[in-house]
Amino acid sequence: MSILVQVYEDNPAFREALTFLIQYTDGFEVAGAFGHCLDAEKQVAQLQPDVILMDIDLPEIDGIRALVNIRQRFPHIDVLMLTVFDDDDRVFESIRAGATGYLLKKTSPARIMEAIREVYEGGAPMSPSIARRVMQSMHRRPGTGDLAQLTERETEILSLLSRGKSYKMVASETGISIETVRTHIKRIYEKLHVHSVTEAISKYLTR
Amino acid sequence: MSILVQVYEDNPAFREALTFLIQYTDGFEVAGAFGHCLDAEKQVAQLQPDVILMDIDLPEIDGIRALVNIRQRFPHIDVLMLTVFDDDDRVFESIRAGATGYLLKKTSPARIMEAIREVYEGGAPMSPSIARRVMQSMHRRPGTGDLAQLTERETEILSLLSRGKSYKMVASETGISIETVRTHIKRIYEKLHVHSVTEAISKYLTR
DNA sequence: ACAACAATGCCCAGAAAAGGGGATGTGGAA
DNA sequence: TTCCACATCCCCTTTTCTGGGCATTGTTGT
Repeated sequence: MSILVQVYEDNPAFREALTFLIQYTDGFEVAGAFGHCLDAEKQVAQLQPDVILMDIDLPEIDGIRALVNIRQRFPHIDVLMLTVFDDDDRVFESIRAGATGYLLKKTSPARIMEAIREVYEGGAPMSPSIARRVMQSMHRRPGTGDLAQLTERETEILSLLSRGKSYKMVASETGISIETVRTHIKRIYEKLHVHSVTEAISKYLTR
Repeated sequence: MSILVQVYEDNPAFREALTFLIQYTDGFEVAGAFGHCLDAEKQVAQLQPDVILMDIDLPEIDGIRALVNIRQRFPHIDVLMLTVFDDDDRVFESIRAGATGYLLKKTSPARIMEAIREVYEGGAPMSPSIARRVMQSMHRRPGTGDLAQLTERETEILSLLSRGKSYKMVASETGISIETVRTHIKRIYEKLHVHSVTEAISKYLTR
């Protein structure tokens, strides 16, 4: 069984090159190749590809919007973005919208094919510079500073508060009195330099 | 100039195999290879490697803790995790702690060397299954459900609250009366099925 | 042994938020 | 046109938080 690939790319030359590359590589097959994604949902429903290669800068409907629609209706179909854009906005919008991978167009044909296979096999290929930025976006801000000073108990309580618990609930869930909860929270406020639960939570969740 | 690699790996056989592999690959050099990271900071300071390969399950000091210390003192030095663990806890803890890449030990020698180079050149290599999980962690929850029902104004207010603002501050920043803020918040509570700011924020920030 | 810290508990006064009403104006959909 | 969602504003009561102070019990490091 070949991996069925569907292509959305408005540049005819690049689209045909991709089609050619996929069609003539063992183990791959082109389900369809289109220059816009106005009818993407219908096409995907009909062709049932394994992997979709999606450009972003498409006429009429932007590739990210198409991605959203496709992922909503066909969550099992993987979409690999293949575009020239490496600005944070479009990269992270794509990923948040459900892209399975993100390749820049400068990627070599061999690597593109490898990436398609990687997607099919459960991976998430990214161009190195993209991967690095994704990674960095997940790094804890070094300015964790204040948070690090919290004791275990304080962290535990802050965590409960961040899940929406009230003082009462925290008290009963931790098995301590509400007054003690208050004392811990006071210390948390001092250490984080804040004056309310919401501020503390905000620092905690967005560190 | 070769890429200077430092290795932390407690299994002697694997450590030596890595050392051998690196030392005898063109363009790479071993700065040092150690079985524990008690003196990691000192060693890193002395040897000034370009890339560090770090195991997690080390005696005395856990590799993630070492990673934290190293990244704190030497933010410019990249650390590539190389471990058997693929559980979410350790993977995401490592990444949040500042890992530049994350490879599973089953990775082929060739791919390991490629990954080191990739790190050196500004990438962030990950084993496919890891990359996929990182990707998924960044996907927008499709079950945004309740959040989607909020109007623009409500979302704006919730966003301000999530940054730790009080009712008063929200009122003055949006230019509306505090009573109106309250009304919006009441609606938000209804729509999100919550009864406090903290709960609402929690739903908002962790969607 | 003592200092420093963590965790536990309590009281009081005042501020802030929640829960329950009711009211007005605007603009779009049925 | 009528209805409804949205945004705006006000009042009253009860509950919850905040800020300040104070005390006891362990543990840890010097």
